[in-house]
Amino acid sequence: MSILAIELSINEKLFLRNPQRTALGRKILRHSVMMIDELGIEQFNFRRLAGRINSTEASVYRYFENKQLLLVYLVNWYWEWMKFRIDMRTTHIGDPREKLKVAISCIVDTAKRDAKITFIDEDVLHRIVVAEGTKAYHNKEVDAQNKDGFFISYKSLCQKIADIILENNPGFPYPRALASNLLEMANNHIYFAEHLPRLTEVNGEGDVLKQVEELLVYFAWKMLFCNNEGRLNGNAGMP
Amino acid sequence: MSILAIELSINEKLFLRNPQRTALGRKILRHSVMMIDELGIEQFNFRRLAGRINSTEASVYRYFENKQLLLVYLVNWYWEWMKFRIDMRTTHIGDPREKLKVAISCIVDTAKRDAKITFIDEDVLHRIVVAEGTKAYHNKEVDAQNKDGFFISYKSLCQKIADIILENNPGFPYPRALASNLLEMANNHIYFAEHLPRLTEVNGEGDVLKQVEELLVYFAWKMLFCNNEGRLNGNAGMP
DNA sequence: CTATTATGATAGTAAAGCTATCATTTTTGC
DNA sequence: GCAAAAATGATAGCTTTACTATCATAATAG
Repeated sequence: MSILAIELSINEKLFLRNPQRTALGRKILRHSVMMIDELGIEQFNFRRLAGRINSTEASVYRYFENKQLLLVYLVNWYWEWMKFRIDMRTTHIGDPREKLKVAISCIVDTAKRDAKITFIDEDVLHRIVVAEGTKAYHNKEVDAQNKDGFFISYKSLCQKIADIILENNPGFPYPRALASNLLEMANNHIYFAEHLPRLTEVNGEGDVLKQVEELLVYFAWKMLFCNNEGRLNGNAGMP
Repeated sequence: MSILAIELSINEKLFLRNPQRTALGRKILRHSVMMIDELGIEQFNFRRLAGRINSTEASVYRYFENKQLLLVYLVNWYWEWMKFRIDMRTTHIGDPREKLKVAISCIVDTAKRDAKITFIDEDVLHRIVVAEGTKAYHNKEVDAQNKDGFFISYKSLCQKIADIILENNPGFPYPRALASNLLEMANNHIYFAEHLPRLTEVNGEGDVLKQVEELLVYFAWKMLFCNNEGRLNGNAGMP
């Protein structure tokens, strides 16, 4: 297996010219990640990016239609990378509970790719996903973009986690909701801990990622390995 | 108690001129809600809004600095309205479990205010919060805005729900995280059911709000009224 | 009924978000 | 190694957005 085999495959409709294949394309990816992290997606634009990489606006527009689609591209990259890591680290594990534990650790953490072949800083991309990720699908084009398969990566990532959830508790009625919730929760609580600390118990001063991982495991365990007293005292919420 | 007593108080730094106090201000609120719902926050702008209400861009700018702050204003309005409804419907309830049930119902639902005195359509505002709400705090100004108290309403809403959670289970270690998660989850799953149905078990065809309410109650009950088998088989996630 | 305040009308500026054209490199296929 | 094709750079321009300023008029409050 060559090292190129782990090149992440991204929906081709997201770009006009494949940015992974050319030096300028990789420069665009690399620096757009850094600039979106610095400026936020609203302040970021192709003119500034072109200036930074000593290229021109027109050249950037030859790769991506606009910054919104570039963001979707980057977020897809992140989802694909997470899927890949979960696969790598869980396929050899038999115990479903351990598998879920490892998956949750992948959700929160961002192992780096081989620095020699990567042109995106995964840690910085992770910060973007935490801060801007949901903007990828919170817009008026979501239905059209969904039809074009822009969110297949997210959905199959979610499905992968849902499958592990079902291995742990085959009767659990909300595997996909729990999976998507774990994914969203991870980003939210990292963000809250830093910016809106009263919305979480995760403490921004300590090791945030470790605490978020503990939080997710606590929630998932409660949901899945639980003899629910609630069923007895009042049937509310127990279908 | 006069009917004016339930006028919702919104942070004064969010506007230049109080839009609740003038006919034009109320027109701005009313129609911006409708237009943001129709166009999304990205396509919405003050020029279009001014055209729609037969006023001018300059006049709108006399009320709000920009559309981002207008969005924060509207979202604050929604949070304040939800807080008010939770108070109204839970203060007289003794049973904590029933209290939580009612709070969850308030989180998902959007009872209308008296049509005579309201100038915002709460159902439409609810759709905005579902689709655009998190953009109110996902931006580079979040820390500065948080210092100015723009998110006090959200935080105190979250605290109110966390208090009800603690009434139900005083030893629960993550009351604020669960509270914020219930709030975020409600919006997410309403949105997913409509646009990205593979991310949830909530079925977009049926009564979405009822299903989301059931989902939240199921999750909350599991978290709070649970004898956790997980503590015994493997200590993962049980601090 | 005048003094203040709110609105309208109009204009203008800087930046964002593109698109087009053509010259110049760089790459590819033979 | 060379011709054809493709990618990039340089430049220009256009439309829209996001504001700000000014002044006249309308509404209102004391």
